[in-house]
Amino acid sequence: MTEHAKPEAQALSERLTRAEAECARRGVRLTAQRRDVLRFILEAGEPVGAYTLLDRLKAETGGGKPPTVYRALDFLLAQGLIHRVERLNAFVGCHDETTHQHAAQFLICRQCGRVKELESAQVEAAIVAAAAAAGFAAARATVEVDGVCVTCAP
Amino acid sequence: MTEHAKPEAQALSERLTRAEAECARRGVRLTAQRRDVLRFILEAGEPVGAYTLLDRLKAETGGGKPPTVYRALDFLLAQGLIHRVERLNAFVGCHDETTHQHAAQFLICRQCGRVKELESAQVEAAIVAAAAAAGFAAARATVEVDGVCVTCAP
DNA sequence: CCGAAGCCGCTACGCTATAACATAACACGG
DNA sequence: CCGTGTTATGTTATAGCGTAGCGGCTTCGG
Repeated sequence: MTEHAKPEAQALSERLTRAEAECARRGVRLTAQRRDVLRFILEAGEPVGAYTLLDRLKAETGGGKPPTVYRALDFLLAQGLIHRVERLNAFVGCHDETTHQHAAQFLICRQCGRVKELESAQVEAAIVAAAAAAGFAAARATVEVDGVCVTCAP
Repeated sequence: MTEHAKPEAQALSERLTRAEAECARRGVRLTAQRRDVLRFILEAGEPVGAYTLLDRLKAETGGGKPPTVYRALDFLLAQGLIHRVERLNAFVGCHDETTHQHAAQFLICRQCGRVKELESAQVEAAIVAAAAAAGFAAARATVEVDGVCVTCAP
């Protein structure tokens, strides 16, 4: 195996390193446990439920109870390192680790179940504008689109 | 009390009547149970959880188990008579009973908890366009915005 | 060193949702 | 009318998701 034989693993450790750097820059602690949970999520490459993460944690470190995972998830969400997919009660890595709290936009294929993160500035602008028109100060918005992806299309 | 003394009650029964008419037009059955659940949701005027609805149903009709409520909710969702607020695991009446399946857009105030339904064509258009650009055929989109409403703003 | 703040472990519980199977009501053609 | 397929409901049990609350430990700044 060359160093290029595992592009995914490389991307993974790169992302973990970036996350660490970001946390250091912000003065918050990406502890071993939080880092583990983040790694599980990134490794999965798809939305993962909290209890699946808990199983991984138990398998790897022996310990862990529901609050363990949820606390790590809360931290990662607050740092914008992951997103929550409400429709699935599941969590995915965020593509842009450096933007503390950007809007989450997901395309969820109803056939293959794959989830793709979108980052449309137009969508975000439209939402903020519409909210403002209704006298509402938008902080965070989540967009989840149900449909069929190009791979599954007939 | 005049007939104008209860504008909410009037609006309520009007909306129920409209819902009945729509179901009749579509050839689907708004049974007593489904109608009850819809009525409870409209009466509440805010997002209601499934088990709260179940309690109401028990109080009013005596019977009811979780599946009873969830089946009614599935029906009402499929008919576009209600929306699900994913963030809250709760259900609200839809403002536009006649459009079978339009995008759901909500503004959720983090202070008072009130939920306001938005119907911005711009937002919907932006989402559909962004999805299409990613090779995704959007069917239904849900937008949930966290923020502060004009009433709670300082 | 010490106090405050943040992090972790644990027990226990509550809320949300569905699987699976049985029964009853209805719709419609024969 | 009567059978037959379909749709709606009842019922039990269980899976899955999330949090409250307490106590102990580490870390860090003073």
